[in-house]
Amino acid sequence: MAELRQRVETLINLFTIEKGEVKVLLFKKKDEPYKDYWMLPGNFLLDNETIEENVNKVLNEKVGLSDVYVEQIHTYSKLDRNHEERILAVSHMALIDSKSLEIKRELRPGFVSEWFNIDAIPKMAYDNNEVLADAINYLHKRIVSSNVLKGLFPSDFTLPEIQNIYEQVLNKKLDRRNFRKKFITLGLIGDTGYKNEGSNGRPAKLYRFKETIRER
Amino acid sequence: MAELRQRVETLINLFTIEKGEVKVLLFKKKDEPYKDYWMLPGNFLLDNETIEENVNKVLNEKVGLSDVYVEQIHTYSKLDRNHEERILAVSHMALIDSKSLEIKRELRPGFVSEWFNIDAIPKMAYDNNEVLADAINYLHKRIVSSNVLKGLFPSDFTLPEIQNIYEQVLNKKLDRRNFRKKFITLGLIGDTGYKNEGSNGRPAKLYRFKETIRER
DNA sequence: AATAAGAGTGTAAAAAAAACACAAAGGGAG
DNA sequence: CTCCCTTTGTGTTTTTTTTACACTCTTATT
Repeated sequence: MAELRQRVETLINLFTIEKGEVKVLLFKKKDEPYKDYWMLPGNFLLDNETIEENVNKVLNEKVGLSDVYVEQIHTYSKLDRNHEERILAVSHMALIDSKSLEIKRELRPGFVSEWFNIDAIPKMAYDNNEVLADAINYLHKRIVSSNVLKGLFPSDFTLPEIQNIYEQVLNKKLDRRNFRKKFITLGLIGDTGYKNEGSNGRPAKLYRFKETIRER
Repeated sequence: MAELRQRVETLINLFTIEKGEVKVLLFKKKDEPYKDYWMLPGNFLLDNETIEENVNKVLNEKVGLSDVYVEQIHTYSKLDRNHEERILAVSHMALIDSKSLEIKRELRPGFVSEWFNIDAIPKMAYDNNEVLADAINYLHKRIVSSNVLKGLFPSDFTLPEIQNIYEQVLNKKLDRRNFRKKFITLGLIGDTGYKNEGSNGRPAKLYRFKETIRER
């Protein structure tokens, strides 16, 4: 007889920028099946918490982060996506800036995790490769139609840095002048008056997101 | 002690065009609570079916339709969205053309259902008003970035008809010449050579969607 | 002082979107 | 049959947005 109740898990595609590259956080699976395979962080949903609460809990406990920007992407329900029993998965995109990340970096032992460049993803457990591919695709769509990037860049940044991220996510080269023009006339960022010293070449101006965020 | 398993229901926002207006199908609730309130069709998810199978089952059993265009929208999990116990809801947008609808119209007794104009939605049970509002908003987004409209117009149609639908969904007037130009140069539709006789004024040409559909 | 590396900047061409008004086809009334 | 009413069909101009493109400026290094 078919059951009315389901196991439900959340899955989190947590993206950040590290050394100018877009990365996603994966955890190593400790037990069989798929022992030592990489997987997306997540957890089973309890009946006394919302999906959003569960996601925040996971980010807190496994990654040591709070106040992360999160959007729900899709709910997966294929019967064989997990073995043994069917588990629904509610997939999310989460964005965190590298600065906040450094601070909280070494917390939460007991988990083996690693940041992977989004174009060098290993073979993962279950259907996680598919889920992550969908999430990267989702990020792709979101980045052009909204300023979700703020989640990745709360601290000061230079325009070449942010252009580089766009190029990675969109997977194509952009013209520097046109990018600049468009990005600045969006009115989302402001010049801080400071410069990014110490690196090679002419120092870049530092920008910062303005407070108000709104959808486009 | 918190439970690991969840009740999950699907909710379907089924849209169609009737007499040139965008409508959504609601059912009347038969029992308390919210007896006689309107609600979105849907059903509990069993552990031996996928969400997609469940949605198709509902469309079949409650509406008498198969091969409906469906997209998943969002999964809701607020603790109090239902009373008594928390029920997750996976919301969907479904589109059906009025022609297919007529054929299957009188099937499936035992349910009281009605098509409501999308700007005359009654007070509904639970959080269904919110869910439907999100779905209308989703349709709004989808209609501008894709030709999902094909789901609503498989039979022959005139350009004024389809423009009228755009105007309802986008909730603003469009210029006839510009709409025509854009829609035709999209290359999705073809002139049938026939005309829409019998109505008032100059008869409109009948168009038809070409076979291939692709995302934009 | 010369060089190398990368950042900053404006203008012209092309494409897309928006604004705009009148002629054509049919139905109905007289 | 003619006139009138209603609704469809059609092209051009203007504006806005997007794309293409090359040289100068600032700093660090030798």
